[in-house]
Parts: sequence; C-alpha cells; structure tokens
Amino acid sequence: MTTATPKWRRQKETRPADIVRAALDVFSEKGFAGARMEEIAARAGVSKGAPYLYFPTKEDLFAAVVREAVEPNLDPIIQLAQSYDGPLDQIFRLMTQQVASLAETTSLGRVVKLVISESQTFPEMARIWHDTVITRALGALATLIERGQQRGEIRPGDPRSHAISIISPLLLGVIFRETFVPIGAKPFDLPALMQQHLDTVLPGLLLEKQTP
Amino acid sequence: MTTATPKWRRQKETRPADIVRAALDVFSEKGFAGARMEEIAARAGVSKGAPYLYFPTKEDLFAAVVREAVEPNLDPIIQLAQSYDGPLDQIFRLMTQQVASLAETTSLGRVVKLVISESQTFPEMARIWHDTVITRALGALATLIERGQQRGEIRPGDPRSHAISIISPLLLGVIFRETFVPIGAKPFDLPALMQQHLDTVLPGLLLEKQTP
Amino acid sequence: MTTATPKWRRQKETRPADIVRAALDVFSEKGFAGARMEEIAARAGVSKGAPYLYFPTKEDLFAAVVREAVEPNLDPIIQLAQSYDGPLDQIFRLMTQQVASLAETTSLGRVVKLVISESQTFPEMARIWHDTVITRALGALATLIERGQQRGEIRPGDPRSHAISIISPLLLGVIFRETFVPIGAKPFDLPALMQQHLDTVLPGLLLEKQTP
Amino acid sequence: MTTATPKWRRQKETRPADIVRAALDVFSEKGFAGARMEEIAARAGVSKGAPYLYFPTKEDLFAAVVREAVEPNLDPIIQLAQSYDGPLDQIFRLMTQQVASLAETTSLGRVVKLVISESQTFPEMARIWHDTVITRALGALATLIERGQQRGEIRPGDPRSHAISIISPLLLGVIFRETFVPIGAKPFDLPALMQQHLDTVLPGLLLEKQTP
DNA sequence: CATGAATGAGTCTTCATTCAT
DNA sequence: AATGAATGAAGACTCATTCAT
Repeated sequence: MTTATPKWRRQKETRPADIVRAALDVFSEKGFAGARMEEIAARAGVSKGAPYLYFPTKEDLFAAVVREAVEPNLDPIIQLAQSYDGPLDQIFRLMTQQVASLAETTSLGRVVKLVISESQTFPEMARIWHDTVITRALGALATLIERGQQRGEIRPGDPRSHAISIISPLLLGVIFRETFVPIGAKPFDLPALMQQHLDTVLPGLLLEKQTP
Repeated sequence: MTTATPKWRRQKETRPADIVRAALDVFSEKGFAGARMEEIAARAGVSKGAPYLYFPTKEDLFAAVVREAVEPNLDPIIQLAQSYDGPLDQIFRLMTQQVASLAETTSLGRVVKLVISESQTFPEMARIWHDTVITRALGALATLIERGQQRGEIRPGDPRSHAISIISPLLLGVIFRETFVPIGAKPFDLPALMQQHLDTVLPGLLLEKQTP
Repeated sequence: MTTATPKWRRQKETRPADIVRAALDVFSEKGFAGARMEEIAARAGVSKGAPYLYFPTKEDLFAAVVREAVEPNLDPIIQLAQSYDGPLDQIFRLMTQQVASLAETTSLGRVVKLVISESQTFPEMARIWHDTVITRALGALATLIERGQQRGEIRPGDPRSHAISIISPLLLGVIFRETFVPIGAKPFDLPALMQQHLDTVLPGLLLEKQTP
Repeated sequence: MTTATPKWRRQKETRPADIVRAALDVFSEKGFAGARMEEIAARAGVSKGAPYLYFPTKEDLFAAVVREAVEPNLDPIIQLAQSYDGPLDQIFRLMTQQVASLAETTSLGRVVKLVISESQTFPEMARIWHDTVITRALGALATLIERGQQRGEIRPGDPRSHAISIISPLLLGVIFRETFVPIGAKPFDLPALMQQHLDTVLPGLLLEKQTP
C-alpha cells in the first residue's frame, strides 16, 4: 500500500504552463474558434476538465496565451534601446537582429499572427498587444530616433514613421511567414532581407557626420 | 395564412452581389467562424435561405468574397508597372499612391486582413491570395527593379527584397489599420508615411545618374 | 411573330399523369421523405412549381401515386375470381398467374413496397391499401374458398387463412424483390416458385373428388 | 447560475442500451427520416447531445438498432435447426413456433418492418439483414429440407422454395401486423394460422413413410 | 484535486411551398 | 396557365462548460 514511485502528479507546478503551451499550438493551427478545448487538454496531457481548473473560459486561456508570449520576451529589447548609447546605425542593426531572433526562437511570431487574426473577435487582446507591444517597442525606437534627430544625426521627419521605415520589412516578413509559408510559400531570409534593407535605408536616414 | 407582408421583393439582378457585399461586412466584423449566415442574409435584405441559392456553403461564399475583392482591383496596378517607361523614382511613387488609394477606396484592405486571419482555416484562400496578389504584384515591382539594375539605375541586391523595402510600410500600415484602428488606435496617415519613407529610402536605392 | 410550331404545351393533358409517374419513380427510389419535389418535377420534365398546380401538397401527390396504381389494376382480378365457375385448382393457378403478371408488368409491386414503407408516416395510405386491395382481393379469394368448402371440395378451416396459405409466397416474393434485389440479392423466379408451391399445397387443400 | 435542477444523473452502464431502445421505438413509429434525435434522447431520458456520445450519427444509431435486434435472437433458431435430428414434420412445427414466439416477444418484427421500410435509404442495413438473417435462416431450413429429400422423406423440388412454402405465411403475417394493425386491421392469429397452414401443406410436402 | 460523462445552446443547411412575373 | 426565385421552418450535429464521482 505504500506508494513507492508517485509517478502521477509529477510536475504539478507546470500544468498551467503546459496547458498554455498546448493552447498556443492549437490556437495557432486552428484559430480560436476552430480550437477545441478537448484537443488542447489532450495535447497538454491532461483531462478534459483540467484546463478549467486554471482558466475559467476558453477566452481566458486565449488571453493567457497572449500574455505569456509578451511578458518574458519584450523587456530585453526595450531595455536595450533605452540603455544604449553608441552609434545609431549600430543600434538599429542590433535591435533588428534582436527582434529577428525573437521571431525565430520564441512564440512571438505565432502570437502576433494570432492577435491579428482574432482582433475582431477579441478586441481586448488587440488592445493589450497594441498597448504593451506596439506602443512600447515602437516608442522605444522612436525615442532613439528623436534623440538622434536632436543631435543632428538623423534627418528630420516624424520619428514614428522613421521607425516604421526601419522595421516594417521585418514585421511584414514575420506575418508573411506565419500566413503563407504554411501553404508552401518560400519564407524570406529575414536576416538577409534586413541587412539589405538597412544598407539601403540607413544611408538615407542618417545624416553625414558633419565635415570639419 | 398569417403572413401579412409580401414574402419577397423583386429578384434583383444584384442579389448575389448584395450578398457578397453583406458577407464581406459580416466576415470582416466577426471573422469567418463568428459570422452567422442568417446575419449576412439579413444585412443583404434577403431571407435566410437565399444565400444558398447562389453559394452552396458558407465557405463558398467566403471564397466569393475574396475573389470579388481581388479580380477587379489588381489588374490596373500590374498594368501600370508593366507598361511604364519613365524615371524609376516616379513609378515607385506612383505605384505606392495607387496601392494606397486602392487600400482606401476598395475592400482590398479588409480582405487582406480576412485572408491573413483565416489563412489557417482556409489555406486555399491564402494560396489564391499568394498566387494572384502577392506573387503578381511583388513580381511586377521586382521586374521593374531588375530592369533598373540592368540599366545601372538601381543598386545591386535581391530585387524582391528591394521591393519589400519600398512597399512594406504601406502594407504594414494597412494591416495596422485593419487590426488596431477598430480598437481605437490612431491610423497612420499612409500617404504621408509613404512620402517620408520614399524620401528616405529612394536615395539609397537609386544610383546617381553619373554626370558626364 | 407567328408561332409556327407550337412545340410547347404539347400533351398538356398528360401532365398530371407524367408527374405521378415521375413521382412513383422518385418515391420508389428515395422513399417519401427522401424524395424531393424538385426532382420529381425535373423527371416529369416540368417546372418546379408545376406539380402544385395539380397536387396541393407532397402528400397529396403521394396519395395519387398509390391510388393510380391500385385502381386500374385490381378490378380485373377481382372480376376473374367472382365470375369464375370452373375447377378450383385451376382458378387458384390462374389467379396466381394473374397476380404474378401484374407484379411483373405494372407498378403494383413498387407501390406495395411504398405503402409498407410509409405506413407509419401515412396511415391513411395504409388504410386505403388495406381496404381496397387486401380486403377485396383476399376477400374474393376467401369467398371462392368458402364456396368450395360448401361444395365439399376444400378442406375445412378458416377461409382467409387458406387464402394466405395459397398466395403468401407470391406476396412475400414481391416484397423480397422490392427490398433485397436492389442490393444484389437473387430474385425468386415467382412463376416457378408458385408452381412448386401450388403443387405442394393444393393436394392438401383440395379434398379428393370422391370416387364413385 | 440559473440552473436550479441538477443537469444529469448517474451515468448508468445502460445508457447506450437505453438509447438504442428508445431509438427502436421512435424509428418504428416515425420511420428513419421522421424520427428526431431529440425525441429519441428525450425518450431515453438523456439530453440532446447524449446519443452522440455513443453513436456518431443518426445512421449509426439506426444501424445499432438493427444489429441489436438481430444478434441475440437469431442464433437459437439456427442452432435448433442444425442440431435437430428427429421427425421432420415436428421440426417444422417447432421452428415455426419458435419464430412466431420471437416475433411476439422480441423486437424482431418491428425491426424487419424497419429494414424493409428503409431499405432504399439504407441499402447497407438491407444487406446486413439479408446476409445475416435471411440467408442463414432460410439456409438452415433449406438444409433440413435437403437432407430430408436425400432420405426420401420430402418430395423433390427446390429446397429454398419449399422453405418459402412453409414459412411465408408467418413472415407475411408479421409484416401485415407491423403494417396494418396500427391502422386498425385485425391481426392474424399467427399460431392458429400456421397450425392450419402446416396441416395443409405438410401432407403435400412429406412423402409417405413407405409401408414395409 | 482530477476526471470525463453529460448537458443544451447555437448554427449550418435543406426543401416544401408560395407567388410576382 | 407556367415558371422558378425566394421564403423560413425544422433538424442534425458540435462543443464549451459543468459537476457527480
């Protein structure tokens, strides 16, 4: 009667995380409406009722998926931008690499796609994404640009638009990957694309260090 | 016996078009899964069964919405690119304006968003969009760029990537508008954004006509 | 402007009959519920609304199908039985042949099957069939038997049961044909079956004409 | 929130069987097309969705009804015929009684009627019935007859036809009961009918045990 | 705590029937 | 009279959610 090896209830601590992970997979594959709670549970290796122990509704689970993807991944980039104090063209290239890397290694790409896809159904998610991701990230970049303009290193113009000029190929490439690669389209080589793009755009954006 | 009002009006020639229009509205607002056929019918001013006279299933109706948006709007732009034979910076500005205009005046923007949103559920739609819109439009632009490179007017590099460098802010702006403006975000002023973007990027893209 | 050859409105007279014929076909193939009015109309070569010019509802059309099959086919047999005045074994063989022939050449078999199939849904049809076909035909046969019993030519016993003893293989054979032959079963050779059956049963039914 | 009554009771082991029973009732009364899944559920005392926990579709439920009726009821009779080794007239009377008894006490009669009724809609059911019931039962009887013929106890002739000669009144009686008794027809007294029938037909079928 | 059987609201789709032309 | 576009009631089936065990 002595339970020798308590196989069950292993990693009880990680169950919500397991469920969120499974949910991301299923939501990504099927969309919110097409995702069945039972499949999420099955993929997480839990019973049909288990998700409801942690998430009151399917919507709450969806929200958790989005929140989970944002929180741990965003801060480093913002940090980088805010604390940086070197040549501007280097920080642009660095940030771009950072974001590209996140898009490759984390679930951010899939979640962007999910948020866009379900923005009509879940305006709240779109709002969260807008406020926590877009505003902050674009803001950090715009601030950088603004400071550069004040120092005369960047040509005049709306800083937010300049920011878009810099990173839009990257974001579009991610959306393209999530949308069209599953149906067989050739994905862009994002680092290469961004390298060429920055080589093209940065000369026009950065003003000549004044000649003495 | 108990029906006081006449059950139907004239069978307009425009019935299917009305239904497709209503369907675009409802699909845009609710997504495919969230759209109810009955609501589409109601908005088109027809009975619940009427859409099925023209479209066998909800999916077919969705496909019609996508097709309808693509067919009449795409050719003019492609034409423009193919028949153009003037200074390159002008055609880039012109095409950009054209696309921006289409995005403002037609349903293209909403349909892009729809195709992205439902690409998991309807890979076929994504495929159609990819093959008929992206490939052709991007191809036309890339061809233009390639010819410019051969004439020594455009800096070397992957033409498709250059094309992305040019139009990605516009496309991203459209996606942004469809995704975040409904929840209160301030839309980009696309013409202004693109003007500043082209002012920034074109100098880096176009090689100096060398002075003799 | 002069209509030379009035192709249309040919045989207007036969339209209800055409429709009933088509209805029998479709009802037989699909059952009442599975039959679509539009298909009946199409098979009859008329418009979707035409059947309603002659039959107020689908049920009425069904009733017409049944009525149509019964009326012209039954009387001859009843007549035969009632007017016959020869040796009994011959009339039994003759009636059997007659019925077998009807089952082969007319729609009776299909309608029997239809009435049985839809008897739950249309008790009224079952009632009509019971009262006009079964009661009358079985009654005619029973009367014949009864008279034979009174003349000492047929063994005692319930005349209706004797009638069943005589014709049940035939009726069952028809039901079998309508039910199982469509799925590939080998049909009974009804004439042969009945010949052997009568050879077997009649000796037991008919009393020996006593030898003087 | 607003549900006052408990939503469900015990999950009995008998759930599927209850549902099949209810389905038989409703299918018998209304036919397949006329039966509503919701009514079947209600009669089984379960919710609208419950039948789908056990039977993927209405058709599968129908198939289960047929299967359920056949499996437990058929073997005893076949057994009887195959293991029997006494006087032939007795086995014919015995089998007849057995079948009549089954027809009275089990659902076989209703299911026969159902299979015949829906044979157009569900050829597969007809096929199952034909292969498992008709072929086997008729085959067992025919084998018996064949052996009798080899021993010179039964008159020559097609054994299968002889089998029909013997049992057709019984089968027809069952069909009659299921079809016309519900609309008020007087049912045949099957045991009496068969007694008289066998008294009539067996003398013609069995050859005289030759006198020594 | 965890399970999964059970619930029932919600939606696509069909098709008999109507009636303006 | 004849047509066929249009109507709308009806029903199979799904799946988020609940809760007895």
